Amino acid sequence: MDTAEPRARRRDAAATREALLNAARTLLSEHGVEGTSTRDVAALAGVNQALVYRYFGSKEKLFAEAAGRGLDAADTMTADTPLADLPRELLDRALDVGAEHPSHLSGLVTAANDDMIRAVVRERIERAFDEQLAPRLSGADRELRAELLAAVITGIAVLRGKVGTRALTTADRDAIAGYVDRIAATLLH
Amino acid sequence: MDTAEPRARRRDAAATREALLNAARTLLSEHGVEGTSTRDVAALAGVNQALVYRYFGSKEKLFAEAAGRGLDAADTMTADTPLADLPRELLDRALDVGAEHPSHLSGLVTAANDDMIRAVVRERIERAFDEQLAPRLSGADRELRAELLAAVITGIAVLRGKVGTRALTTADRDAIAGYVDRIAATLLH
DNA sequence: GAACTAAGTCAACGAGCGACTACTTATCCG
DNA sequence: CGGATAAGTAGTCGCTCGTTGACTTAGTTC
Repeated sequence: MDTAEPRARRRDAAATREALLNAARTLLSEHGVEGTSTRDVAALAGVNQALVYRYFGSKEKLFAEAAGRGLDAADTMTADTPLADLPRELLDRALDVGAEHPSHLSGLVTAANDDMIRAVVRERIERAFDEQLAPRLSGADRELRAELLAAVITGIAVLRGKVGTRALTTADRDAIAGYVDRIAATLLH
Repeated sequence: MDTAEPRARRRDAAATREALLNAARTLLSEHGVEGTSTRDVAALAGVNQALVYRYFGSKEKLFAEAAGRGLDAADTMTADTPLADLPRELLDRALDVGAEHPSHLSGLVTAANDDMIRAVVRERIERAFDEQLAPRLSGADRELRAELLAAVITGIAVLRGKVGTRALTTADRDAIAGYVDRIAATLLH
């Protein structure tokens, strides 16, 4: 909707590249790599299909770059957010409160049947949770406990944002956050 | 590997149908619906591609039936297993201890960018957790708490079985189960 | 305003896809 | 044994895919 400007844009390489990336992100989350054609992406971006190859070289490189976008936020959060606030902030982010792109995390996870997407997601999760959150914890199994927090957030994001099971979909975010806080209390210390 | 018998099978409609379903299940978990062709399925099953249409009518119907397989076990578990044992049993099932098909749950979840798969998964999860587990709980938010348990199991299955983050992949199952039990204690009562 | 370059367009290719049909072969019943 | 019927095969249709290269147009520089 907002990625396809009504052709008002003048010749602008950077803007065209960005429009392709945004369109790729949206369609990647909705239909995965194999389920999205370069023609679909170009159409949503309001751009000629051949420009995918001018700016990215291949479909795979376009999606690899698109997948990386939006997971950057987790990095700064796991590094800086006070442990007591972290579960709620991760949850808000995963549930995309007011984000421009709907449910990027759940979209990426359901796109993880593609090798390249899988690699991007793994790398980002390990960086945020193993390398930044785990060292802030104390006690045994620090990396495992950090990844278990990631798993909880991921599971909720997927069931609510993608699968759409009824209780998680209709529950308000505060109710979910209450339980997540109690779960996280058994993992973060 | 084991779904493609070395052509020893005699003419047997039921066995051919079953071989197609098993092959479809494996490839669905690995590459999703759009990432798998009917020719791929037939080749893995050791069977002619046209038989997909003889026995299932369409690619979509084949995958719909294949997706349903293997989620049946959750049904009986959420109905009958003592609450104290349930988390461990769900986890074992999700992590596929000695199962013939690797990680079916995580495979199905990552195939959930397809509408039809999404519907099958949602229906199965709601049946097992909302309709069978939730009524066995007491207190507020019974369905939400039941679905949160599903989310935890799902998240772990996806990160360990599909994304492959390092701590969850290398941790032994007992260590994970210990934390899952403590998490579940905040949800099941 | 002409020359140059960057941005965007167009049409086509080979390959693979889902789907279908007409044909051949094995198996079983009388 | 011999025909009927179910099981399996081979080939093909129309279409979409990713990718490419030759082309046109817009914007900038002298």
